[in-house]
Amino acid sequence: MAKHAALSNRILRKLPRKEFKTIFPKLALVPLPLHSILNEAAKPIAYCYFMRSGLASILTVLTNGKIVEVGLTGAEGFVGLPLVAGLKSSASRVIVQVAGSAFRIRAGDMIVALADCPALRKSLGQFGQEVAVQSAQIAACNRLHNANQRLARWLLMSQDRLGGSQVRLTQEFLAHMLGMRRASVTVALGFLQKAELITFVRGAVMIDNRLGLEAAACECYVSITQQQKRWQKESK
Amino acid sequence: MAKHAALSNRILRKLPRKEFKTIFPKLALVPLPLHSILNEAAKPIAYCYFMRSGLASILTVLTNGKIVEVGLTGAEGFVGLPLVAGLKSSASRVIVQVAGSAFRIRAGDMIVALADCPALRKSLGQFGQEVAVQSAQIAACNRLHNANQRLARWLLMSQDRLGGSQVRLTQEFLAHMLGMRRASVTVALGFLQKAELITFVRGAVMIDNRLGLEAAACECYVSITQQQKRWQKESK
DNA sequence: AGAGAACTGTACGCTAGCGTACGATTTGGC
DNA sequence: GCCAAATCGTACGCTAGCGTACAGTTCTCT
Repeated sequence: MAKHAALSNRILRKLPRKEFKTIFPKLALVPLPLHSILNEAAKPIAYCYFMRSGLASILTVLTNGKIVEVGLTGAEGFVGLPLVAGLKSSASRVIVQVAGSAFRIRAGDMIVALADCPALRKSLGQFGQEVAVQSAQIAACNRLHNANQRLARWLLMSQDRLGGSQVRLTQEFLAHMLGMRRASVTVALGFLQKAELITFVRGAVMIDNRLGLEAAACECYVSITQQQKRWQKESK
Repeated sequence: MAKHAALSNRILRKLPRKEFKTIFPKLALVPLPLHSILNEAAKPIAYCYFMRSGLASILTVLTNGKIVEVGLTGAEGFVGLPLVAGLKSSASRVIVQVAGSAFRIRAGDMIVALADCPALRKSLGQFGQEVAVQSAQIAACNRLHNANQRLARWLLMSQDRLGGSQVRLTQEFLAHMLGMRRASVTVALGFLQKAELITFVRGAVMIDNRLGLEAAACECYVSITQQQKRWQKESK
């Protein structure tokens, strides 16, 4: 049962049996309520999370309180990366964007487990690079691409990580994620809906035409996806 | 002599003697000519570099050829991070922005060395996190801050990594780094010069008033710097 | 010294997106 | 069922920065 549940996280799933046995007793299956904060910027990391479902956003927090999303992770991901590098505090805030569940582990236990689990270290190191690539591409995207393109990219990335064709969130939240006005989100959503790529209602967006949406998005979506695929091949 | 030269790189300097002896025979001291490419996006990593001097930019390359800088490293840095995570190709282009020198190591030798050197792995893992933080902050910066602020930030970051008060580069290159028009750079430089923070001539920028420049820059400069300091304390 | 190339200053029209605001609609709690 | 709160649609003036263009200046090479 337990093992089976763990399979829903990509990193745990790839772990050799021996390492899995080492770490599994320390894992606690917990729900991830909407908008809960998993790690806070500049604060010590208390717990790490192997995501099972839902969606977590990695945010850079500015001193005026504004936030910008710099990465996105679903059931393929892990929260608490700095710990893997021997660091104790998080540089970014990680919040739950779509509720789900995760295996949680105490920071202390994680450090012990890492010492004994080379495959886990490698896997997480690789995942860290994937997240870094996301940030890098988003940095370029934020500089060069317009609101419609960025919104389309975001919807595609979140659909990849969630599965299903519906994403439940408000325009207000989307605005925060994309670092634009709530009013701009309304307009951009309207643009995509007029093009018959999505439909949206209060609190949710449905993706109707995925291929069309990919065409409407900037190249950044494809770049991130392809880079991750390239690396996944290399790591075998 | 050799050991002494290696001390100019922060990562090598911190290495325990034993690991240093393991890796040192594989290092070759090479010059870093201006604009040379150290790693290319989506290409296999042939060599890694422990920087001794100069400045290297980490770039995200878009399909239309446009480039945006997502990170910056000087004598504190290492080029070839994906290799540390067991990956073989680079996601970004790394170019020499200000000429200098580095210790170069073949990818194959690096992989072998990494297997034997836990302290090196840890050090590079931490440096990888630092680079990731840069990308993340720059992603937010690119979305929310204006040209003058971003230029000021860039000048401060490069001065930190270079030492000295002069940075030698053309406006054209600055424009590429910051993802703006060359004409916009002229205007922004003019703004900072009028405020008596810098002076610039053809091919070079002099920093006259560092504190003033910090005030003119966005918070991102301080954020990145502080986060790195925080982590450096934690890692002792 | 002279020619060509590289680099810089400035200008002009244009537009995406901002800040702000306000009313309409929907939802959830009592 | 009703009210307050949350969410959404839309509008208006404004500005930073874009694309482009061109001429002036400085460097480099022969």
